[in-house]
Amino acid sequence: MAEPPSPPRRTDLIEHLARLPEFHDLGEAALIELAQGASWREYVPDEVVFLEGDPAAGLFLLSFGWLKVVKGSAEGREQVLRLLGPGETFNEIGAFTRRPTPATAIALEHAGAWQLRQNAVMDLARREPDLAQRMIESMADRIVDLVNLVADLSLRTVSGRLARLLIEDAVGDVVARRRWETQGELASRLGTVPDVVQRALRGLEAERLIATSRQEIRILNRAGLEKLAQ
Amino acid sequence: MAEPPSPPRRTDLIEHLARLPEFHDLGEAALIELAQGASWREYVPDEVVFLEGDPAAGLFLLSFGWLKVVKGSAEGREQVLRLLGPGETFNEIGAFTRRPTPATAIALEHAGAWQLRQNAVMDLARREPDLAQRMIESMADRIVDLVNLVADLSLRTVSGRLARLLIEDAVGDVVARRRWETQGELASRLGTVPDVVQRALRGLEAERLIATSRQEIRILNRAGLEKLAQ
DNA sequence: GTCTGTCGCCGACTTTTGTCGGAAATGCCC
DNA sequence: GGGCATTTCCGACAAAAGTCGGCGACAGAC
Repeated sequence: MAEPPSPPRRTDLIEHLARLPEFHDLGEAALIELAQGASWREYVPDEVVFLEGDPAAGLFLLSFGWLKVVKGSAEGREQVLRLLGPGETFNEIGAFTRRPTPATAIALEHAGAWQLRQNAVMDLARREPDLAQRMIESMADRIVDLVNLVADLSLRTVSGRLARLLIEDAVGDVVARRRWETQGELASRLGTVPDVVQRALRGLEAERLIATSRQEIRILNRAGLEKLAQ
Repeated sequence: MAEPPSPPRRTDLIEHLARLPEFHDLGEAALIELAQGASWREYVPDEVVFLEGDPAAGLFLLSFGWLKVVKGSAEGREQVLRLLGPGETFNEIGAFTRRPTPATAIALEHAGAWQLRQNAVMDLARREPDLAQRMIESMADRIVDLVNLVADLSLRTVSGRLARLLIEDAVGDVVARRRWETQGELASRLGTVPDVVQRALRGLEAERLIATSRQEIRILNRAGLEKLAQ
């Protein structure tokens, strides 16, 4: 996990912005404008970044660490909507509209993020059609992801979803497990509970589709997995 | 169901556009520009408007009739993502990006829609920041709806989802049923199968929360329903 | 009016998912 | 290295969801 370059300066933010595709060809002046009034904040594991219903304004820019965006139930279960890694932006809803955030963001590990002022982003997008177009594209990506998540939850079994997740997350044939990627977290991503995940894992293992060890899951039979995942 | 004013003219489209909040204060010239090259099409029940994966470009404007936007599974089940009635716009993804549509749109009854040219919309949005902002807002609405759908599917039982749907759809205390609103369609909206919907309905009826008849469902105990719906 | 296909209804059954109690294994802190 | 908390694992069970066959009611077509 990349550690922060200690309390970052505004110039770090500007460099950071320049590297993001969303703000790529925006010109120095625009970047400086964006950085105006931005605030830096670090989070400890399990700390809430913003809560569902909050009027959390402004665009967030995750600098280091990992977060999850979740929706919780009354009984304490939660569904992960999105995992966020270094370099990703989030809170599009709160950034470009006055609507309250529909979900909660929580730190999975020590993390640091910039929060750009809502007006800075909206005003700039108003003057830079290219930027507005990028925002629209990133919202389109959110929509596509959510549509796929809905289809997964509604039309596939837990094993099928797990198979898809493994295929998606695999680098080569191995899915590395970070420290916080417990079966519980996996269950939240799949929309189920830890016990069921464990059974599903053992099921796939019994069919020799995967091999699990403590730090990683190895795909043994990709074709078989893909069939399960449809 | 409002019938079409017979083969509509382009001026009808312009009037129609002027009435939509998205295009409200756009000025005559802009509306005429939007209408340029727009095409009109009518659909028979069950006809596919566009298919998942299509490069369906341009913004659609439903003039009369109802459509559903769905995601289908290999086994023939389908999940409704959105119901569309007269006056609504759809295909935001295909309209504002080059991505293929993530879902399929199907006519539920005889329907008619305008399809605006993608370039007409995108070019105008580029010059009119207010329009771009509206597009962003409507995508934000899509996201919020999808997030809620995910939470429903993942965290609530079928009865809970049904209770929510009834509360949402009720006008006063009655949920009117259109001809095409069969238990099968209801099941697709709830992410389940007809038999389960029927059981759930009978269950709610047994608890005296609702009363069902052929053309409508009447809410008898709103508080009780809301408790079920959390 | 009759016919026919769809829809709704029902009971019995299977499969999937979720729950519970508790035992092992592991990682982490001191 | 010992001790504690978390995670994993497991079997048995409970609940929810899905499947199946069949029957009856209804709406629309002719």
